Amino acid sequence: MDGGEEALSAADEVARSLRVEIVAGRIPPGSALRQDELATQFGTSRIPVREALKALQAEGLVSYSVNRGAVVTEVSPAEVLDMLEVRIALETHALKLAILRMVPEDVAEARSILSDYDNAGAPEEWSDMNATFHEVLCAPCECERLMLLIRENYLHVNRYARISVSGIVGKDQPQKEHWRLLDLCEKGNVVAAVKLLEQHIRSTQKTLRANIRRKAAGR
Amino acid sequence: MDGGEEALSAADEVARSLRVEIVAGRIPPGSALRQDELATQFGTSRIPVREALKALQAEGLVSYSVNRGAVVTEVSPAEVLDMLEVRIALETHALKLAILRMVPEDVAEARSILSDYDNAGAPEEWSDMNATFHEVLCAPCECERLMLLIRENYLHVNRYARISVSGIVGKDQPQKEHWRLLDLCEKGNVVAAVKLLEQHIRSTQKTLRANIRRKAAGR
DNA sequence: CGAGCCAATATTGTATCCGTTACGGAGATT
DNA sequence: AATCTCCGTAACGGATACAATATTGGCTCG
Repeated sequence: MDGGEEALSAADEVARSLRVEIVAGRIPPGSALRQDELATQFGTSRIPVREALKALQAEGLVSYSVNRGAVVTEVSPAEVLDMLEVRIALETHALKLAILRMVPEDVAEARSILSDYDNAGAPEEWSDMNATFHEVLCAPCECERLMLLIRENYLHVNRYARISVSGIVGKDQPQKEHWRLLDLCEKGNVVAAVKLLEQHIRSTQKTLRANIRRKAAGR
Repeated sequence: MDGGEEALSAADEVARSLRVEIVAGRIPPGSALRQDELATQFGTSRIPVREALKALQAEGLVSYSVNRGAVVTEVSPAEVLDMLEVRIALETHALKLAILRMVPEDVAEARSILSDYDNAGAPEEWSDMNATFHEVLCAPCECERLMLLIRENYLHVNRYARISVSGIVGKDQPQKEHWRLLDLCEKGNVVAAVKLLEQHIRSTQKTLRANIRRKAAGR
């Protein structure tokens, strides 16, 4: 048996492809997803396309109206703020557990990511690196369910914030906090680490909130 | 525009129905969901059924193998423990926010639920009441996303634990903790309330863990 | 000239049909 | 007698076909 060959249905293929496009923002929120169009595009009939759309609906990526088809869901700024609240809940708890189980190798891995981060160029990469760092830091919690939700959370937040946040928060301040956070983890200072992590996420939240205000006023 | 009449497609209807049946445990984990069978049962063709199954797959209620159809997902005891960990993460954070925003009416509502709980009879109702109480307590957090995840969490945990936990933990001890928790919330003692809530959920976790051990040994 | 109505069209939702794949049992072989 | 093979059946994935619903453009009427 070979490594990872998995037979996947056309519907799964379509769903996977669309998911990537939507999360990447290449299919912008509000776009109508025409079944016929997608079907010809993927070289299938509409049946697998419809199944894919249903799956994406369950994932919250598209919204479905009967007889009017699927539309890429709009993510409101308020919802993103909520999502960041969820992130605080998930990550602080995961971190609490993770620190107790963290071994030097985990710290080393996180450190290496931060180093790459230091030398990183394009802002588009920042959000990926950020996600990776937070994931590595939380991973030792050994709670697969928590990690799943954390990953999902990043996906959804990034969908909105890919430009809005990363480009505005900047890199230096978050990065400083990352190093400090890693330090606290290494020292096993759970309380301080959790506190810093919450502040860290809250600062993203604050920036976003300010950004929303500015947009509301400016336009 | 009237209250809540929504036209829903056959696929949605099937999905809704199956979801209820699965969560209620009437379709036990491991069951194969035959498309033909469901189609005749719902009086439709297989197409809507397949779309429904895809949606349920995305929700994690069924698992799909290509050319072998859908099976109701088995929830392992370890996963339930993980889910309870997630519950701790979500609820403690929600409670922190909720207490700050709680008004007397919220407390009154929670109190009334607990009173019903006191007089409640059948163990099957306990888990619903428990869920309702926790929901009411967290609701003032005003974070719809958090509440959504909390509800989802109860759904999934109950799917496994509907017999395993409620019947074994009993009612008296959790109920005592509920009253005490509500008291702390009313007093605005965030730290103590959060601590108690975590202990409260951990005791469920512990009971479940013991139950698992017993089963593993006994059989 | 604008608003409202109706028909033509586009798009969705569902049913039926066909090819393909997995499972199970009967028969042959060692 | 046990195992392997082959074939029949049942279930699934997908495509085409058709019915129902929404949308759009043109037309009429005020």
